[in-house]
Amino acid sequence: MARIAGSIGAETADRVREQSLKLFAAKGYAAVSMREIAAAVGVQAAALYNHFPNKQALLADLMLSHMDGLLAAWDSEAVAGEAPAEALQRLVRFHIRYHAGRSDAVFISYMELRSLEPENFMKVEKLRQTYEGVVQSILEQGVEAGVFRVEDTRICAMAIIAMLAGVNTWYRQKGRLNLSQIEGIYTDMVLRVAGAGRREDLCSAAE
Amino acid sequence: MARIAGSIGAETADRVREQSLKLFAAKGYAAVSMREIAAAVGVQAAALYNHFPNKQALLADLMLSHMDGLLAAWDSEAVAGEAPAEALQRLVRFHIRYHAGRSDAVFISYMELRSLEPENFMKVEKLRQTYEGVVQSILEQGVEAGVFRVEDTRICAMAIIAMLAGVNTWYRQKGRLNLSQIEGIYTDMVLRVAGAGRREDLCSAAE
DNA sequence: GTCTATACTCGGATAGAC
DNA sequence: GTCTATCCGAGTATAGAC
Repeated sequence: MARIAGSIGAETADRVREQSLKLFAAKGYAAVSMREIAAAVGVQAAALYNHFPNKQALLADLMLSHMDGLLAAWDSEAVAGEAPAEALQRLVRFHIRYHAGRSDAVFISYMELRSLEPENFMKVEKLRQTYEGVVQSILEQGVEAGVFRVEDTRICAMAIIAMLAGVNTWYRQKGRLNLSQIEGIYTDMVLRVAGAGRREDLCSAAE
Repeated sequence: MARIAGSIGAETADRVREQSLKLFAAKGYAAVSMREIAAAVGVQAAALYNHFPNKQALLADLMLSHMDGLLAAWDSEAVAGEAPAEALQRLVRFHIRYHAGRSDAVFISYMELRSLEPENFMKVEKLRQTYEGVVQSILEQGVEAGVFRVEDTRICAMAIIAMLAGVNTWYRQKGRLNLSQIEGIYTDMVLRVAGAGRREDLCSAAE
């Protein structure tokens, strides 16, 4: 049970990821100093450089591993050949559920793109567009199948992702609504944006 | 036509607002230095302090005057007693049109809340909630009148604002779509989220 | 791997001349 | 109102001991 000093519990690199994720999400990348991250981890600032070459690489690591994880998780969640309405619903529920325990990473990936240097930006942007493409392609399939009515699938995909990302600006675990309620509300809203859903869900009020 | 040196064209204070708005929107408040703003304006950094007591006050000024302007503009745009569906449509068109020439300010007001010190945050947050309340109250009126179907007006209001704010992340003047096209697409999407609209708009695909 | 110490740069902000 | 010069703290990052 004896441990080498400095390696108690999680590996330091992981604790650095964990703490910097929190801090970047709360204050923004540029507003967080390496000293601050180090203090949160419980080491000196210089020790961070044993694990990451610099601050920028730390941000890039966080964003890339988040996007990788998101896409990998969706890959194993997606059901090939599923009807578009179900696929969209599955995606929204997946997205909200997946990001529930990762709100900081989602927030950063959405907000800190501009803090990335060109090289890292391109890498992350490619993954981000892949995810956007997942949404867009579901919308396209729905339009082709005649079950969605979407004027512009690309814009609609971005609007949906923006809507979902916005949850982070107000969601708190002890808030008025629990996660499954939020999940339900957003599923409905997204289906509406896509012009799908049972008639009575969408139109009874207007009749 | 002779002018005192340093007062050519717009007042310096306004030029400072203008340039810092651009820079804050592009790079984030924390990532922009006073020297950078000064260089963009064409003065020395120290000169900025003739117009604003410090960097934080500059940000607060930008955000407060934006929110004030937004609310004032909506006040003179809103039509008392208008039907909820028309009011919501008017709001979306107003919002998109208003923010078209002010995308930087909208972006900052949405993204830099966390950069405000507590005192300034409260002031801005109050105005922000007022605007959120405008959307929410239109939704509530629509629900009461039976023309909207919204599960949770507060969340729906936030989702709508997030959707509209998201436009800034991709809208470019020379992009694929012009502003009136975007306006139309978003008006439709927002009406759908609110569960409103003519039946054929919402439901023909599902019939 | 982590520490202390430090190099070096850049940040916000101020003083005082013009 | 703007300038030059400067203060001082904080930033990232490195060197070298342990």
